[in-house]
Amino acid sequence: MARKRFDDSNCSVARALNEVGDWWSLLIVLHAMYGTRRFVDFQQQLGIAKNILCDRLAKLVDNEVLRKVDVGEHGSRFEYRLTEKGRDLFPVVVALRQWGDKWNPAPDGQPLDLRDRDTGKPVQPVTVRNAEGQPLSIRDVFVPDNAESDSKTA
Amino acid sequence: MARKRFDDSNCSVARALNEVGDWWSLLIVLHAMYGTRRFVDFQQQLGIAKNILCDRLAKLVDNEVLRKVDVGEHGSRFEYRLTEKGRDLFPVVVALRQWGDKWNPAPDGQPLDLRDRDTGKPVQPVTVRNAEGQPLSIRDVFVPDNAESDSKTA
DNA sequence: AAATCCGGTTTCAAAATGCAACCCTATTCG
DNA sequence: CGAATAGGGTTGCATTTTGAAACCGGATTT
Repeated sequence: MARKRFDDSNCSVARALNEVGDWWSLLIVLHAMYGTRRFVDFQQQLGIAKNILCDRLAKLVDNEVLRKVDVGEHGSRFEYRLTEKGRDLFPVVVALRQWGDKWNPAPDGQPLDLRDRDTGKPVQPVTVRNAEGQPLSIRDVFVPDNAESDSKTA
Repeated sequence: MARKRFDDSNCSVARALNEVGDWWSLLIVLHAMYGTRRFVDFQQQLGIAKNILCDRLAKLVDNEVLRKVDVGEHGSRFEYRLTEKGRDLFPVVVALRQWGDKWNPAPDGQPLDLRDRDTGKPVQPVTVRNAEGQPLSIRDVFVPDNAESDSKTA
């Protein structure tokens, strides 16, 4: 038996990982965010096997992270585009990327340089913030008792 | 051949996924954030096979996300504690959790209720922000040309 | 002294993965 | 027009991973 599933788990992290938690899905979403839309382009940029890419794209479409759009004027040419649900993974991807840049900097040392289109200035590190907008570390937060049952379950 | 690796990739998301991108690692980190420290507790809470748990804990320790602390007054009792690197995954985990809550709400509908220890108020949704602190969507940002080579590579 | 807990390791069947080869439908090239 | 090529897959097969359960050895409990 391989690969456990968490579809029915009452932990939302587990359910989220079920959709984008394997080795490829989040990288596909990342590349989609950078503009990739075509099967061949994903395949070449990621160096992923075609059957696996097929499978992942289908699952992402099933989970409504991507939408498969027929752009063939005559029939068989497709694009995979992010849905709103997919675009909503933006903070997750950026947070993960910043974490990777901070703790495992690239050999050639190019951290993520993501900038505000309006001001041209780099974005801030993604953080958890309280109602007033102040950054919080894990030590600054707690889970109320009545939600505890949820928090501890896989 | 199974499971591709990205240790040497110059994409920081790929490198990050290499450390916490499998089905279990991020869930282990999540539970560690909620206070779990012992082998048996992880095992029971996650319902993970012992050999896999062993392997994942060892890898997380190797990657310095966790620290294995000998708490046996007489020898063989251990705790796995988050390092700073591990705690730094906090925004990633919270962002993922909020995404899961938003797009795949639990059947019994209990979203993450994480609160500021000082004020008792719920934390904000995690977002990417510009230098002024305004939330940005993916359409509001761009990657400067000289960083493009990095952004497109798996 | 026996039972139990903790933290593992070993064994083995059932998936998941990667590669290469093949397929069918356009479209492009000569 | 016919042949070659590109896009988007599917199929087979060998290699890995995974999960369940059995086993293990040192502490601790009873």
